[in-house]
Amino acid sequence: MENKLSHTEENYLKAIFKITERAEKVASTNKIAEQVQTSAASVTDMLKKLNDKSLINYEKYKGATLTPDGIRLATQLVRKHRLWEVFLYDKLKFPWEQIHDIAEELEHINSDDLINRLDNFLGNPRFDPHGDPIPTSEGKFMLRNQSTLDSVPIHSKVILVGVSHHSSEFLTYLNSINVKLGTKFKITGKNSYDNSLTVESNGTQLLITHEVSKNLLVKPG
Amino acid sequence: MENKLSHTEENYLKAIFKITERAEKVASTNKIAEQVQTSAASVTDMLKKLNDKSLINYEKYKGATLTPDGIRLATQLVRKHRLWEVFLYDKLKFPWEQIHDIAEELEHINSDDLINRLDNFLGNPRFDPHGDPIPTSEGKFMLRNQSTLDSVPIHSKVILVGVSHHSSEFLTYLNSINVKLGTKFKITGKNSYDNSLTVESNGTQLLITHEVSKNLLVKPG
DNA sequence: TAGTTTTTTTAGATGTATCTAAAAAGCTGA
DNA sequence: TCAGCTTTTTAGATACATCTAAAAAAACTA
Ligand SMILES: [Mn+2]
Ligand SMILES: [Mn+2]
Ligand SMILES: [Mn+2]
Ligand SMILES: [Mn+2]
Repeated sequence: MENKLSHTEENYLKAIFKITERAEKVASTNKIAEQVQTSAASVTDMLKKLNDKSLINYEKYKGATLTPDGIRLATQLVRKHRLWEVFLYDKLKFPWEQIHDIAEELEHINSDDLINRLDNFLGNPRFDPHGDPIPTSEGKFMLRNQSTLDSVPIHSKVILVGVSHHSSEFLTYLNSINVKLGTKFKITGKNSYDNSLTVESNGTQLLITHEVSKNLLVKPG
Repeated sequence: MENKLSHTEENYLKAIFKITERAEKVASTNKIAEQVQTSAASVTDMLKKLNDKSLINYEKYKGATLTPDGIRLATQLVRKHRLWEVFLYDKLKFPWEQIHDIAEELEHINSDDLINRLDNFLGNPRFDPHGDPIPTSEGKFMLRNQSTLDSVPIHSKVILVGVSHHSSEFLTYLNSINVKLGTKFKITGKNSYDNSLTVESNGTQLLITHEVSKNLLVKPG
C-alpha cells in the first residue's frame, strides 16, 4: 500500500501542514519554498510527486492542500518531532533553544513502536518545551485557547504559554530578557507608531517589539 | 576542514571498520558489498569517493583500509550505535532482538553534544545489550578477553558475554532456547562430523550447531 | 482593460546513489 | 604457464533532489 517517504518528502508534507494549519487555505509554491528553504522550481517538482502519491491535492498555479493520508502522515511527524523535543529537554537537559534542530532529524526515524514507547517513557506529555500540543497516536490535538501578545488589550495580564518560532536566535533572545513559558506579563503601554509594547514582567519593565510580540502566545492570567 | 558525510558514506565506513576489525587486513570490494547489501560496482564508486576524501586508502583491485580520520569517524558511529541500543533496551524496554535496526538509523543523527549527553544520561555504560564494548568520546575501546564458543575445549565452563550477530532472527532463536548474556554453559560434547556441540545450560541439555556456536562470545567462568 | 509585476512552471543541468552488463585484471591449479 | 574461474572495474542507465534561466500564467494597478 504505502511506500516509505524520503526525509525530503516528509519535510514538504510538514511544511504544507504548518502553512495550512492556521490562516491559509492552500499552501502556495512560494510559501512552501520559503518553509523548506529551497527554490520554487524544486517545490513544483515535489508537488507533482506528492500529488501522484495522493498525499496532497495539487493543481498547476493553485497551490496544495493535504489529503486525509497526507494529514495523517504530517500529524505523525509533528508528534514525533515534539516528543523528541520533550526527550531532549526533560531527559537530556538541553536548553529549549537547542532542541528544534536535533528533533528535525530525529523526527524522520521510522518506527511506530519506538515513538509510542518514547511517549510512554516521557509520561505522555501533552505539550512540548515550546508550548505546542503533542498529537496522540490517533492524531488528535489538544487545542488551547491562546492569542498572540500583540493582539491583547492594554492593561491586560497574561501568561506566556507558547512561542511560534523555534529558532535558536529567537529563543536565545527570550532567554536574554528572562522570558520563558509561564512568565507573566502586564501590558503597560502600546506604541502605535511601531506597534511595540511596554510590559511589566518579573517586576521590571520590558520593551517588546512587534516582531517579537506577534510570536509570543499567551493566555489570560 | 571536514564536510558532513551522507548516511551511505557513513555506512560504508562502518562496514570497512567491521571487516578490518578482526581477521582481515583489508576490506575487499565484495566483502563490503555483502556488508552494505549492494552491488560490487556501487562499492567501487564509493571507494573512489572515500579515498578522495582521505577517509580510506584504496587502490584498484587491492581493497580498502581506513585512514586515521576514517577510523575516528567509524569509531564515533559505533559509539553512537551502541549508546542508542542501550537507550532502547534500558529505557524504552525494547527486547534485544529489536534494537539493532532502529539504532542503525539513530546512529546517523549528527550532534556530539547529543551523544555525550545521552552517554551521561545512560550512566556511561561500557557495554551494549549485545555485550559489545562502547567506545569513549575519545574513541577508546575496552577490549575484553573472549573466545567463540566453538573454540573452547570440551568440559569447559563458560559464561556468555556477547553475540557477534545482531540480527533479529539469530537473537530470537537464542530467546527460544533461553540463552541470554550471562547464561552459563558447560560443554558436554563435541560432534566432529558437523562441529555441533552439546552443552548443559540452566540444568538442561542443548544442541548448539556450529553456525550458532561460532557467533557466541564467551569467557571462562 | 491593458500594462506591469509577481508567482509559478518548464527546460535543461548537475551531483549522488544506485543498477546491469560487459570488459579487464587477478588468481589458481593442472 | 596458461586456461578458466573469480573478483573488480568500467560503461552506460535510471531515479532523485537540487539548481538557474527563461517562459507562461495570474494578480495587481493605474
Ligand atoms: Mn520544534
Ligand atoms: Mn525534518
Ligand atoms: Mn547493533
Ligand atoms: Mn547505519
